[in-house]
Amino acid sequence: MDFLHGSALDVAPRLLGCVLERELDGRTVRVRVVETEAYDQSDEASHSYRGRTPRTDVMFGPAGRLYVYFTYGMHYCCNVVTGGEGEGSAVLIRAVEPIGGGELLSATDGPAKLCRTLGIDKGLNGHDLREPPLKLVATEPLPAAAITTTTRVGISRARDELRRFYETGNPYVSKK
DNA sequence: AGCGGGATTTTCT
DNA sequence: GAAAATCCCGCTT
Repeated sequence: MDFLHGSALDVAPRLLGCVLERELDGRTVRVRVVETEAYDQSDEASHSYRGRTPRTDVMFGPAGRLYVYFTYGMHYCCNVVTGGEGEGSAVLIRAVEPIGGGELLSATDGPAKLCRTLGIDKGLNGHDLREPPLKLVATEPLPAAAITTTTRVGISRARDELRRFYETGNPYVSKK
């Protein structure tokens, strides 16, 4: 997973199509990443924008870790940390597509919903994605023609930045 | 079908 | 004290 060391903007589109293996209730659930968003320290909307805090500490750590944050009092969202130590960049996983045994899953079409469905909570914050119970498996990058780049949703700052990426036409992408 | 409020943690002004 | 990388449910058109 060497590509994780690039900037969040480079990593976000390459993460599309990659597979997450989540061990839940004694079974392994696999999902494909179909929608991502890039965040880095120069981004006004990023948690790392105003510097390192206890909450964003993981974002400034080594690439390949999981950054989980709690928001709006009820929801968790998960990110893959990218870049090097101290960079404060990460890619938000916005939507995934269930594959192999994922029929039991539903509602994976939003950052908070997919975390709830996969049982991701604060206990997995800082988790190394090379280890169970949650592994990131790299795949061949999607062809550029299959990737749509657009603006972000649900934020008020830096709305015009083209930092959101998703697989064109995939039904599991959070709706427009 | 569409709008509006609520839940409730962490951080910043 | 208020807003935030959100979603769900209930009430109104």
